[in-house]
Amino acid sequence: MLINELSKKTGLSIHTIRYYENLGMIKGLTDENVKSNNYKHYDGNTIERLEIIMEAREVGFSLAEIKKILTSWFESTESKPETLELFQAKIKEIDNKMRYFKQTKNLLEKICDKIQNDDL
Amino acid sequence: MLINELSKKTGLSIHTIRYYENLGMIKGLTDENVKSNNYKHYDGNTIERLEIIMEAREVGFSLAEIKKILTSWFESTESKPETLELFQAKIKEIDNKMRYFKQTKNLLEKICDKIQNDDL
DNA sequence: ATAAAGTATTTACTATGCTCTATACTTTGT
DNA sequence: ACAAAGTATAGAGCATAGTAAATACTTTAT
Repeated sequence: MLINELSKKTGLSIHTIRYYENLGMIKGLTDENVKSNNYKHYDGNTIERLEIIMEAREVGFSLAEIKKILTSWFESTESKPETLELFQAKIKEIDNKMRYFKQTKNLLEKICDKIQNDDL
Repeated sequence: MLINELSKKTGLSIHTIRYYENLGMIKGLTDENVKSNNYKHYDGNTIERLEIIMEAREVGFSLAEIKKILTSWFESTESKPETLELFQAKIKEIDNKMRYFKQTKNLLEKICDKIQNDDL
């Protein structure tokens, strides 16, 4: 599929997709049979990658961090101990963030209660 | 307490605290008895506010959003229905993000497994 | 054939959230 | 008294993550 279809399937803008491609997070391939253009073709793996990017962005990971995740998940042949440590640290980070989430959610719920009680 | 102490108690840099103060998220008061300077004094409420800011930043809320949270929690006298809706939407946002968190954590755990199995 | 739409590339621009520098004044320690 | 440290203000600079504009070429639809 070409970038337009990819954009529609993922909900990401064409600009953003190209931005990610420039960062090396995804890679489209030009059809070697077609010499007249260098249109890039994307496949299911690209969609998977973009979905991971979107999820991890929501979690607050930077694109640089996400790039490492993608490499380890899809490309990495060798298993470096520092990579393992990195991801174990990230898992702990997520657990910590979960706590912040619960606290913030709690505060927001209290604010909602407050607003509703003021109405009485 | 002065800004230096506030910085130490919260772990935020003096620069960052001043940045938040310029945005109107916290407010220090100058001692009216002292005319020679305009050093600002901060109290426990400021610490509470900064802690909320830090939590909500972790959750991914923008400073503009957090400012609204602070206003509704500490200052707001009137209870606007649109404010209630805003916060209810934010709670849903958090719930959604929680799901992304679990998915991303899951992926990271799989990557860790993969790395460890490659080692065998 | 040709206009409209799609694609690629490069470059510039923007928003957010800091972070740092420069300057000037005040307080504190000795 | 005087150096060192603290405070305030204004403005510059920076990193991240986009977003948009300009240009040129290609494909598609009529």
